[in-house]
Order: sequence, then structure tokens, then C-alpha cells
Amino acid sequence: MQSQKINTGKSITIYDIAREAGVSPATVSRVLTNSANVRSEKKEKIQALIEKYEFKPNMLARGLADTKTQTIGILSADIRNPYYASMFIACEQAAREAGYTALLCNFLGERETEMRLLKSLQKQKVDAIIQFGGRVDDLASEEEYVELVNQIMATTPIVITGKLDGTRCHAVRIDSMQAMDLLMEHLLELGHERIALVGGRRDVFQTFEKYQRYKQILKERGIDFDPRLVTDNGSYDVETAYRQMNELLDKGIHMTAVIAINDFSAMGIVKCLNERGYRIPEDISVVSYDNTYIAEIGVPPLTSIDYNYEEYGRKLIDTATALIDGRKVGAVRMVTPTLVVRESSGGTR
Amino acid sequence: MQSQKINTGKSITIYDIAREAGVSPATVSRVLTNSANVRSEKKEKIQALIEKYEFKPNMLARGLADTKTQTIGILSADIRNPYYASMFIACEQAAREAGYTALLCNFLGERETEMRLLKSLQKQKVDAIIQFGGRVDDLASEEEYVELVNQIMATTPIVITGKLDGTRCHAVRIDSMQAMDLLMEHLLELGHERIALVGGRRDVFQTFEKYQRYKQILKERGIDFDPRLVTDNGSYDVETAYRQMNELLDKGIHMTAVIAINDFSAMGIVKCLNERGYRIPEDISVVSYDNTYIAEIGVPPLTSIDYNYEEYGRKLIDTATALIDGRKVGAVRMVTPTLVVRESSGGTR
DNA sequence: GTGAAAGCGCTAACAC
DNA sequence: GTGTTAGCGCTTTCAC
Repeated sequence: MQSQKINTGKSITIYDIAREAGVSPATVSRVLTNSANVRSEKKEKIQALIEKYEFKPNMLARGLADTKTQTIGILSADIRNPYYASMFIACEQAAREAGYTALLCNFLGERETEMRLLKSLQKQKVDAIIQFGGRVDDLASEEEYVELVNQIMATTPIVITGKLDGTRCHAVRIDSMQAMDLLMEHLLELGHERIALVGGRRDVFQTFEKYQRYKQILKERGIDFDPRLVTDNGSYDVETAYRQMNELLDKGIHMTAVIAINDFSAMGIVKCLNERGYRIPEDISVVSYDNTYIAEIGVPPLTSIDYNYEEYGRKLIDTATALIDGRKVGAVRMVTPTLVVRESSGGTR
Repeated sequence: MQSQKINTGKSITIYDIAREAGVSPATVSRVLTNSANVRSEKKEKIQALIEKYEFKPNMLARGLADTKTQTIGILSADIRNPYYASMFIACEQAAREAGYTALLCNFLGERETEMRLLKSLQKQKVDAIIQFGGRVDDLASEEEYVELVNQIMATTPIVITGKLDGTRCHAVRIDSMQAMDLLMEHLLELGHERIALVGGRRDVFQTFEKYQRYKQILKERGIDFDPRLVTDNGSYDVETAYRQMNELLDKGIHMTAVIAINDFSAMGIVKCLNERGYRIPEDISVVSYDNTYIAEIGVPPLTSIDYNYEEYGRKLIDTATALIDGRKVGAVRMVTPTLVVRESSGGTR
């Protein structure tokens, strides 16, 4: 109802600022991008105007003029998975702080879509791409995908959370070894020696690493490795872990603790244990990876490895922006996991 | 290694197509946008070229030329909530099918951020905005927000999942009444009469509607409404529901079933019940809204109201694109909920 | 029906 | 240091 300044729809441009400041558009652009020295007197005037009108440069025009769009594309397997959701939120926050917008795409496990979206992000001229899940988690990188990634990297840097052999992708990874160390130390200290490893597939890079480390630790401690305690060719969902746990118990394999490959698997294991009348942790301890809210709301609440999502997101975005700006960054950066102890793990006996 | 056509980085433009087809760029644009008649002979030639080069028009340029960016902005409260995640995935899919890209932003419950992001989506020239969660769920719409929305709607249509009094926002909503009907019918048929309603706040539109409907149904059935069975000023998380359920039981209020405002609340209730030695559903039945995977993985699996996310997403996107294209659509469209019966509900006695 | 040309808002040579 | 100018790729009058 009040006679506020009517927004005519036309938004303010660099030309408007230039005219009012009595300089050329180029000069305004210069202070905007900090790309050259501008006499501080003019600079201040321009900055004042920018503030005054809350001027924000048009990203479309900027993108067209073939510089940057200030957008980072994020390719995720499935955001409904709280693990990825947490990753995305962390990235979105960090991106925002760095002056970028995060653009999310989900390929939902469809390999065709995964490639299509990767290309489409490039077409959209995102300044960099971050991928979590999918082919970048494979132990053995798929050739066709590697080729595509290399092609795209000619114009757009790609950062991943796994690895992709044959590419120069930068990666930010959880230290899976250390994560396993934390879990094993915890369990060993509690007196466990018969420790099962349930869920996941070993053709997934991080799962493979965990498995290797698991064996190594046992060896170091002089505990025999019993292959029957370890599953493979599973998955990362509730049902599969439920089934696998049942199979282990059906075979009469004795154990006092089980490490679930993620929180979902842990839920399946817990369900199985409940049904069979085992008490957690009195009879069997259950621990897991990811520390999503699933771990918190579980009954009992789960001891789980936290991936420190905030730090993860920050490192991912920092790596991406470094690549964009031509700053130097390590090709592989690590995120340090933490152990969160809850009620699902306890001493033996 | 092979001498494939090298991608010089420069991607193909309508000029390239035009040259090869022996027409002007304008004509190519015409067939691209279907904005004018083009002699079918040329048209076919052009389309063939487009296919041949897999040509996709540059959205940045298109956006700059002040038409559409083919982008729909999605403003969500927090994608880590599986309810919103499911909504987003559904929207993303539907958007893709309609030739749009979905751009997700989360304001994480921060009211400042909510407004900032809304503005920023407009600046990014998204063709439409869809919001779920936050102020569009308020029973009493906030004036400041209404004003902002009206301002933005001058250039960008907004579709919401709740309501916003004083705006012409289109809305796609769950039929909360019907959802409550389904739950109550189910419970009443099982013989329940002492039914608690736990979680949520009645200043949230949909929660208010459910509460009203709950009372009405009891009245219709000639069952006395006991206000002590109903909580308010709660939340939508596990802890709050856990606390509220404990309070109810501490007061010695008798009930045979409880309706949780969402799956998270249900988990809190289940936890409380477990700790106090109640069996579900033998002693008390628990049902909930949302039917996220939480309901599936719960112990026991929860009877829950499914919101039919795919349909929801489709209607949301369809409404948005209709608004963009100037097609006519209802100002309020409803999504029909379904009841999914699992093990957490059973007969009395 | 179709081409020429202007313009969307910005950046990046290139002069001065 | 700073202005001029030429694009970036597309749509859209406006003539013809």
C-alpha cells in the first residue's frame, strides 16, 4: 500500500552503477572482479553504489562472457541417503561462504543417468564438479567413465570422494584405515576378539580398504582371521544386512561383536539380533560407520564413526575453488574420522 | 588414442547449425523454440543437424536474452529430513522430464536465510520457485514474508506445499483431512477408542488441520474427546516426542493407540514405550505420517501414511511449468495419501 | 517464411 | 589507471 520504490522488473546493471559513479562499465567490472587496480577514490564510490542498490552482478551474463558462473555442480547418488544429504548440506554451506551456489543432481544409481548428468553439468558451465557415490567409489575404475571424466576435465575440474584411476581428479577422502582403527581399538579394548564384518561389497574402494585394515589389525594383535566372520557381495541397505546376519547366525558362527558397513546395515543387524533374542550390547555389540541420525535414533543408539561432515564439505569446496582459481592443493586430502560411543557397544561377558 | 574428433572446448552454436543448413541463425532459433513457422524442408534439415551434433542451446545465453533459463528453484527447510529429500527427488525427476533443472537451496530453519535464498533464487532468474517447509507451513502467515513473496511473484511464480495468506501463490497439498481419516478409520476398526495424538505444533497449518479432523471424527463416532490425549507445542523430532510420550504416561493417562505426527516422532514414542516395557502393538499401537524409510526400518516397522511422493513431485512441477507457460491450473491441488499398514498397529485386547 | 541486426549484462583485450 | 570496444550465444523485432 505504501509508495515504495517500484521494482520495474528491470534490475540494476553495471551500466547504471557506472553512470552514477561517472566511470566506465569496465571500471565497475574491475572493482567487482578485483581484476585490476582502480583509484581508491573511484573504487570507494563504486562500492558505495553497489551497497546502496544491493547490486549483484548477473551470473548469466558473467557466464556468457565466458568467465565463471560461480556455480559448483554436485553429482550425488541419492540424496535420500542421509549420508549424502549430510555431505550435500555441508557442501552447500561451504559453497555459500565461498560465494558459490551448489547445484545438486542425483543419478539414483542409474549408470546411464550418471554419465548424462555429468555432461549436462558441464554444459551448464558449472565452474567445478563434485561427485559422491557411483563410479568414483569403484575399486576398479570403469574405462568408459574414466574417458568421459578426462574429457570433461579439459574444461571443468572434478573433485571426488573416492578414486578414479587414470584421471587427474582431485579427491577428498575419509581415512578409512583410521576409521577401522578406531572401531577395532574400541572393540578390542572391550575384550572382543570374535568380530564380524557385515555389509558392503569389496569392489567398493572404501569397503575394500576397511576389509584389508581389519585383517591387518587382527594380525598385529595376534588374533586369527576367520573368513567366515566376514561377508561380501552385500549391499548398504537394511534388508541385505538383515539377511546376511541371519545367515551368519544360522551357520552357528560365534561372535561377540559386529561391525556394520554403515548405519543402515546396522539397523538390519539389530533387527535380526532382536528377533533372535540377543541383547545388545550384553550378548553382542554392534558398531557402524557414518553416524547419520539413524545411529542416534536406533534402539539402542549406535556406536558409530563420524565423518565430520562439516570439515568434509569445507575441504571438498576448498579443493574445488582452488582448482577453479588455479591455487595449488593436494591431489588427495584426508578427513579425519571420530568415534562416537553410544549404547550399542559394551564389554564382553 | 584414436583420432576421434577433437573437442576444442568451443561447443557448437546455432551459428554452426545455421551455416551448415544454409539458413540464418534466426531460423534455427525458430525451430528450437517453435516460435514461428519454418518451411518443413528447412525445418527437417535443421533438426537433423541438431540431432547429428547433439546440439543443446546454451541456457546462459538464452537466459540472458531474457527468456527462460529452464531452471526451477527449490527452497527446502532441510534436505536431511527424508521427507523433504523424497519430495526433492520427486521434483527433480519430474523437472527433468519437463526439460527443467531443479536448483536446491536449504535454509535450515533460519528465517533470515529463508528470505535471503528466496531473493537469491529470483536473482538467478529461475523460471519458478517451489518452497517446502518454513514459513509456508505457518497457520498464520507472517506479514513480512508475505510481502516479500508478493514482490517476487511479480517476476517469478511461486508454488508452495502449505499456504500463504495474502498471496496468490499456487499450492499443492496433501489432503491432511483424508490422511487423518485413513489413520482413524484404521484404528477405530481395530477397536481403539483411547487414541493419543503426539508431536507437532498446532501453529503449523497441516498439523492444525489434523488436530481439527481428529476431534471431528471422534465426535462423529460419539467418542468423548479427551484433551489430555493430545499434545501441542511440540516438534517434529525424536527427542521431543520421546519426552512428550513419557509425560503422558507419567500422568497415568490411559490409551491403546497413538498417532505420531511424523516418523521421527513415532521413533521417539516407540523408544519410550520400549523402555517402559510396553509391547507394540499388543499393548499400544503406534501409527504415523510420512512413510519415509524410517517407518520401514523401525522396530517394529511402522504403519504410516504415504504421501505418494512421485505424484506430489509431478503435480508440483506441473503447476510450476503451467505458471511459467501461462497455462491454467488450479490454485490449490491435492495429493491423495495412502495408508501403509505394517506391524506397529494391531487390535485392542 | 526468413534474414539482418539489436540487445540481454558482463568481461577482457586493446588502446591511451 | 581507465575508457572503448568486441564479443559470449541466443531471442526477437522489424523489414522484406
